[in-house]
Amino acid sequence: MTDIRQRLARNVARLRKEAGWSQEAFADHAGIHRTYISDIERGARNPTIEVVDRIAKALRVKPGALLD
Amino acid sequence: MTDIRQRLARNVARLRKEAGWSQEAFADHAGIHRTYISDIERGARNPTIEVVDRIAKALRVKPGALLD
DNA sequence: TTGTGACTACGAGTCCGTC
DNA sequence: GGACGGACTCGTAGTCACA
Repeated sequence: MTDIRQRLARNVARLRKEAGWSQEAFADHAGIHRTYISDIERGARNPTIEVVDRIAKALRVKPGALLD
Repeated sequence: MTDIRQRLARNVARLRKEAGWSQEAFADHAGIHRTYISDIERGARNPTIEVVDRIAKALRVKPGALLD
């Protein structure tokens, strides 16, 4: 149910850290608000695929890689 | 921008047909409204990841496979 | 540097139809 | 069977102040 959110949360947090970004620096880079990234990394939001796509582009991965 | 919608649209339509479902039968099976499936297959909507997850489960594929 | 509650505007998601 | 429209509810997008 919400486990898709948790998978997204873990993948974003992991890949962001691997790339050496803080949440704030990454948020700027992705063109998304800082607190929104925070919410996503906690699984507190149910974002749309367009938001996932923007995050994926900022992380240079395929959008599907964030959900699996 | 909307190409993520088009990728989802094509993948859902293709996999649904391969499974031999009509839009309506598939919508019932996935627990989503029939008009919403129609909209998604036309790239007219920007669904949330929870909807993508429900569609993926109904198609027995990974959610990521619908976005790539 | 990140978490969290609260807020408004707008779009996700549902349901009624018709073609 | 599927595209498309109108109308509706409620949740998401996006932001802020503060912890």
